[in-house]
Amino acid sequence: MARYPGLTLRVLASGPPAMGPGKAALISHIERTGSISGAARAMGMSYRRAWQLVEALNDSFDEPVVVTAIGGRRGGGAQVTAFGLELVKIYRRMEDRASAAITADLRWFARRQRKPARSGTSTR
Amino acid sequence: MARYPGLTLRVLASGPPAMGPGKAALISHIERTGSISGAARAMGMSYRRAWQLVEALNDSFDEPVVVTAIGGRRGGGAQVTAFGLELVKIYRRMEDRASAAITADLRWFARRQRKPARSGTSTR
DNA sequence: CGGCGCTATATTCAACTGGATATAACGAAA
DNA sequence: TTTCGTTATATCCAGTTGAATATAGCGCCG
Repeated sequence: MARYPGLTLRVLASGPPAMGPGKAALISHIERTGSISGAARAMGMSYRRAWQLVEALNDSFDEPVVVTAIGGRRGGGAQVTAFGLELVKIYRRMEDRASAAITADLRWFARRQRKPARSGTSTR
Repeated sequence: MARYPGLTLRVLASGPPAMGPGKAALISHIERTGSISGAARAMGMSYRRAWQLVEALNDSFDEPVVVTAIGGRRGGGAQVTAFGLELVKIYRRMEDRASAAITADLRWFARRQRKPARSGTSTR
C-alpha cells in the first residue's frame, strides 16, 4: 500500500487531512471499478468507510472529486471527475518529489531502526 | 505545532510510525525541561502518553533516544542522548527538504481547498 | 412491473485510545 | 530519616473509531 517504504505523506487543510495514501488509493479504485462499493471490496474496506472518505473528499475541495449516480442499469455507480484524477496525479507527484528529497535521510533511519521481532519487549 | 502548514511527515518502520511531529516535539521539550513529566506538562500531554512515546522511541532504534534516572535531588529526570538529538536534527532536515520539494504542489492544494466554516454542509 | 445492484443513511456493538487517578520505588538533599 | 519530584506502572473510565447490520430509495433492464 505504501508506495514509498518509510514515508507517509499527508496533506492537511484546516483540521483533518484532506489527502493521504488511503484516499489516493480509494480514488484510483473507484476509477477502476466504477463504484464506491466495488472499490471498497477491492480494498477490503467497509462500504460505509469508503463512502465517508468520498464524502470527506468532496467536502474538502471546491470541485467534486467523485460524482455518484443512484439507480439505473448497474444500480448506480461512482465516477472520478477530471479534477479527482488531477488530484491523485498531483498527490502522486508530491510523493515522488518528497520521497526523492529525503531518500538519503530515510536510509539513515532504516540503518538504525531496530528490526527484532516483537514479543514481550516493552511492557516490562 | 505543524512547522510546515499543509504537510505532515511520518517516518515508518515496520508497523507504527517510528518518528513524527509529535515525537520530535516531545524530544525537544525533554531536552529543554530535563524530564518527561516537564515536557508533558509543557505540551499539555498526560505523563502516561509522554512516557509511552518515549518507550516507543527507545524501542524503535538500536540506540536509546532518551535515558532516564529515578530518584535523586530533583526526583530523577530524563536526558536526550546524542543519538536522540541527531534523530531530531535529521527529522527536521527531512521536513525541510520534503517541504521544499512540494511547495508548488501544496500551493495547488491550498488554492482549491474549500475553506468555508463548517455547519451542516456534509450530511445532507 | 419486479428484480438487481448501488448509493445513502441510521443504528448497534466491539475494540482501541488516551485521560484521570493511584501508587510504589527511588535517591539526593535538607 | 523525612521530604520531594520524578520515573514507572496498574487500573478504571469515557470518547472515538470503524465494522457489521439493516433499510430505504432509485432507475434501468429483462
